[in-house]
Amino acid sequence: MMAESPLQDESALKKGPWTPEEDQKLIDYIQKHGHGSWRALPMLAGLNRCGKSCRLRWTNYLRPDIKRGNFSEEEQQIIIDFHQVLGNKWSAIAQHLPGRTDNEIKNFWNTHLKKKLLQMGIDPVTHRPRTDLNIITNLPQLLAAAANFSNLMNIPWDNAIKAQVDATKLQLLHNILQVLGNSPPPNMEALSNLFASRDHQLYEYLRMNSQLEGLLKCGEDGLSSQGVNAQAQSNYPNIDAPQQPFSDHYPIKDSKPRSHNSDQLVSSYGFPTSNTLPQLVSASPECSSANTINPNDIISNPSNATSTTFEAWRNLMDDGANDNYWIDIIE
DNA sequence: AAGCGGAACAACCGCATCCAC
DNA sequence: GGTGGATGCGGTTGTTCCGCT
Repeated sequence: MMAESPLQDESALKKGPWTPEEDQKLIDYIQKHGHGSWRALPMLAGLNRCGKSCRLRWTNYLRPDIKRGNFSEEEQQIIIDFHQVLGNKWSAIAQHLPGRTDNEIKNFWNTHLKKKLLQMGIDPVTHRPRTDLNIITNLPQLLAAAANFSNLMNIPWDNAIKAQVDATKLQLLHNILQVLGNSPPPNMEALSNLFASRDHQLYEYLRMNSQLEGLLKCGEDGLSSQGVNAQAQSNYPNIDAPQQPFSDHYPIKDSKPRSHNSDQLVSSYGFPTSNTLPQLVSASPECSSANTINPNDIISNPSNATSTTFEAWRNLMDDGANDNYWIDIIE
């Protein structure tokens, strides 16, 4: 590729922060003549900068229609929603935020929104509940943490729920279920240790998910296995249940085998991976790119972008009524 | 008050893409 | 269709600011 060949000695060109004098020169020139050729502009404007530097300074800072100040909640939501569809296409996202530059949005994403999503247990790359490939090798630790969680549940439910059921714990349980359904055979010793304990609430929670049901059939450990209460199952909080399935909007390439009778995914254990849970997703951009999404579908109607895991989770976190979910499950 | 570390943001760099010739 | 210049874009770096010890 061609580098921007300088009209003058490149080493003599100034770099670094712009001075107010330089800014004024650039503003004055563009107001009088327009920017024209960026390459020729510095010499014409009397600036000892490269054209690229001038362009960036103008588009990211000096342009009169630049909007300054904090991002509003609405703007933040727009960024998140479009990022989910467009990925790191900052300029494309910026088109939906008048007055905001791609650079500003990119910086805001990297310094604020990314952390915000991570804290909520959302993978900022995939916009799905965070999973970590290390989770498989760390299963014993994960289960130990889960056991600890279930011990917490032995205190009165209403208090326990309000105090303890937060995104982290949801994520913990969610990760377990994903591991059970998608990974190679889990550490059965750790599982049996967990279930041999008196942590029946956690056990029941897990058992209500069909993945564990299948697992228990595979590795019968002598624990009593009561019939699944259908009503309780229907009350199970579908932490990945958009109003419309994500894949309905955006077909997702999937190499997993499917059952003959339906589109229901079949796990490596031969039992259905619960349709209440998303597939295990990698945090890597490479894997996320396997999702085939047509941005046009959503650009025309950004609200569609919220029919997603993120929204389901956000609603779960935000809605105080969700405590009832947990009370229902546990009771 | 000084030092330190992290957060925030402006600016740079290199590659990709567009477009005129 | 090939070539080279101009511009756009996204990742990364460097600097400044600010809060904490």
